[in-house]
Amino acid sequence: MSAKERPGQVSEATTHRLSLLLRGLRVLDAAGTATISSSALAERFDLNAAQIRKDLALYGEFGVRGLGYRVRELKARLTSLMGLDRSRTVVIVGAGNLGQALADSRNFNGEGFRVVGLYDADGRKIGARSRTGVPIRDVRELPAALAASRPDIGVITAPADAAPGLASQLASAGVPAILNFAPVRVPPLLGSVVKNVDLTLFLENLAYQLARRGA
Amino acid sequence: MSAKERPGQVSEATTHRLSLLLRGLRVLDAAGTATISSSALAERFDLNAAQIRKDLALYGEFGVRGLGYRVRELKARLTSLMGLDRSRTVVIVGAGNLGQALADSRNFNGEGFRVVGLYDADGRKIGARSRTGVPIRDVRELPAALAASRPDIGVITAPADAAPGLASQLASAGVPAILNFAPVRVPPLLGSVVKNVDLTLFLENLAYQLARRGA
DNA sequence: TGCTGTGAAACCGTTCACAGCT
DNA sequence: AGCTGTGAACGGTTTCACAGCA
Repeated sequence: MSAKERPGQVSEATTHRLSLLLRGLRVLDAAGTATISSSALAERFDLNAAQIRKDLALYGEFGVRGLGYRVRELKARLTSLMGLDRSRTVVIVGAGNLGQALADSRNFNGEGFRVVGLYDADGRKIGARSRTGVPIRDVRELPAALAASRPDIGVITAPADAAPGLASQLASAGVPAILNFAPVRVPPLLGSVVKNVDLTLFLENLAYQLARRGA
Repeated sequence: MSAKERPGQVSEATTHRLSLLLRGLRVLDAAGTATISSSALAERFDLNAAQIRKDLALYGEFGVRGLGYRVRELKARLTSLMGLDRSRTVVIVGAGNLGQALADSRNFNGEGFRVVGLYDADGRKIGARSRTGVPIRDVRELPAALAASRPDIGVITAPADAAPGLASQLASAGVPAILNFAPVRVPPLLGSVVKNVDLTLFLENLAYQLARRGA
């Protein structure tokens, strides 16, 4: 079967594994490994060989039977497939600890992402800068900034009560993807893709597991 | 069927929904609502009624047929079930932006959690304090501190290369739960529960979705 | 022979729909 | 009558196992 460029719906689990796989391929490529089999990949990066093959099969045929995958080539194709071959601009709304942390973080700056704005509503923060020098601007300037710079991704690190309003502000300004860290579920809005990441849930999950194991 | 106190394995999806449900119950209780049906709960908090009932059924019978659930009582039972009726001590290893952000955050301090230590390997940070005043200590003091204070949860916010070593340090010191934010998968270790939260994956997932929708 | 790509089977979580308690 | 608790149906994802190509 030949390459399908547009798989219908791909699960989040799959895209997460592809990210992990790509990360692994970067390591292998840097180490000069030319080809590798799915089972070697699986062993090395703690995945499942059949699953790697299935995940990749969603997008076409990437391997060579009897040989495996060409590392350099697969890395390049995955990078493009994941949309990491171009740099995405990111606006962060909420310059609390987490917002500033993300603004400064390597994750949100190297490798395909670039923070182009950091906003807050607190007058005392406005005008200040994060540790690495990202200026904190007034959230009231956000609409104008969105219209002017059309960022790819909006990250919400504001308090829960502000989050829904900010999300719809981002969505209606045409920001196509929203990553929400506030502890409120923001529904997909106006065709924007929304991903909710509620850190409290992970922490409470651990508390739960501790309780289940006694003490 | 009567109450099962020990369901075998409960999915993460379930515990996340229970956290969300508990959050909702706190709101209802604060508002003075005495009883509520699963369908009203579902509507109000964007869940599914059958699923709420199924989730709760894992732990016993909580409702009253024909009436629904008594808010106050369910809240109390869920709080205890999730292990949130006692305060868990948290140690954070890695005082970068994210580590400090978590150390200061409401999530990691109110409602059942308390940060009791923040460690780093960088001599320039040691001795400093986070914004809210949590002192940053030398990671070399960590083993002694773990032995002395026996924290419930260890949070890793260190760079990827340091994470595995820190995880095994925590695990072998008997820290029963580990929350790892470093972009390396830490396997369950020495009977410790490990939860990996890789923020990069969420961001890359959005990049992927942007790429899939053209541009 | 060695490994991919992929149907088929197993597994798991969600949704449906209703029996039965209040 | 109303709503829970739950068996049964469903849908999706993971794993197995092998046909077929290099």
